[in-house]
Amino acid sequence: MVEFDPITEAHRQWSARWPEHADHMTAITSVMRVQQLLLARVEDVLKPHSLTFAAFEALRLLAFTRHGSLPMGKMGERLMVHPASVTNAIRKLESRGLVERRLSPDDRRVVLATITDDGRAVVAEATDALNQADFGLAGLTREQAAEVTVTLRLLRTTAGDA
Amino acid sequence: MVEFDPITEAHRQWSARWPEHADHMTAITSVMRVQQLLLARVEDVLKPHSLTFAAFEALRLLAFTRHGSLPMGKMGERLMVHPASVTNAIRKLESRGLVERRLSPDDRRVVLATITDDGRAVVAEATDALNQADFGLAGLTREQAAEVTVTLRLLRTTAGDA
DNA sequence: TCCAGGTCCTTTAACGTCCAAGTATCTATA
DNA sequence: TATAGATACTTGGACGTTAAAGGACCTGGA
Repeated sequence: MVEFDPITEAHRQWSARWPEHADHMTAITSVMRVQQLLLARVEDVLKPHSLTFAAFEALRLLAFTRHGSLPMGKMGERLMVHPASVTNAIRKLESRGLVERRLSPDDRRVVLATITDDGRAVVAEATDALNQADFGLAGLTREQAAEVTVTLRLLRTTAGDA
Repeated sequence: MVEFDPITEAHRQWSARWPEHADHMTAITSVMRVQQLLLARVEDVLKPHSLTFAAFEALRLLAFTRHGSLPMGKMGERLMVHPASVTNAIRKLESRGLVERRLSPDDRRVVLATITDDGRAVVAEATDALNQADFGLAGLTREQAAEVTVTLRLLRTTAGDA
């Protein structure tokens, strides 16, 4: 099946020149490539629901909360993205009526994003679709998926997460 | 050190509702997050050299070739990105004099990107910097880095790579 | 009371990625 | 030889991300 794997080739090139760094280089390249592939897969599943993965995550997060509402800043923390990304995502969702924005009565600097009934319906369908597709990882057993998470947690902590 | 890990929390939320899909969801989320972290690390190292990771990869690829030159299309294959991304990357490198573009004498549809002496100098320095920083993975042994690659290769093939 | 400093969010600007459409060029076939 | 179909690349648009700067709003100490 595999005729030529660019990542394997890159490792070969690197090994010939800087053998002691080839493994680290290849690990990075693998992460980048896997992310690219999986994002494409997930977005394919989401496309019929007119959601990007970023939009899905924002909606999913709100639906998980007790009152379907969260301050923008909190969303950024939970989604681990820049505040500007939250603004961007919520603006689009709001324009589609899937989310509403209002100022917090307690602190008027704070913007509360609240999922609407339409938003709940959309995210429920999208969630089912992703679950059915196993998030694009239908080829993996639960154990294998869990192993990926464990391996990457080592990488996350090494790279400064949490 | 770890007070609250959004990925662990997301897994908890998912497990409470769709336990049979939580591991796959978490694997995806982990990949996305790790990519984000590592890209940021690598770009920090590259910033003093005024290169993005995409620009570095393009330059590095050209420097590896026999004549320092490759058709745009081939670059897209090797870098595993869309042709438009190659156009984009090469345009910026060309404007900085790190790469030159010329039409192939054999097939005038083909654009050959060629690294310049300046380009070679820049990529050599950037490569040293990345190697010294172990690509942002200084905390990992070579064995651990290799393990990441192996685990992700399973994921790549599952997701349709190669 | 008042103001300096911190916090919350938005805006703007760079960058990267992809898709879809358009142009130029080659190639195989009628 | 002419032409329809493939290929190679670029362009323009949509989307995501971050950094930096600005406006509005708290808050605590003088």
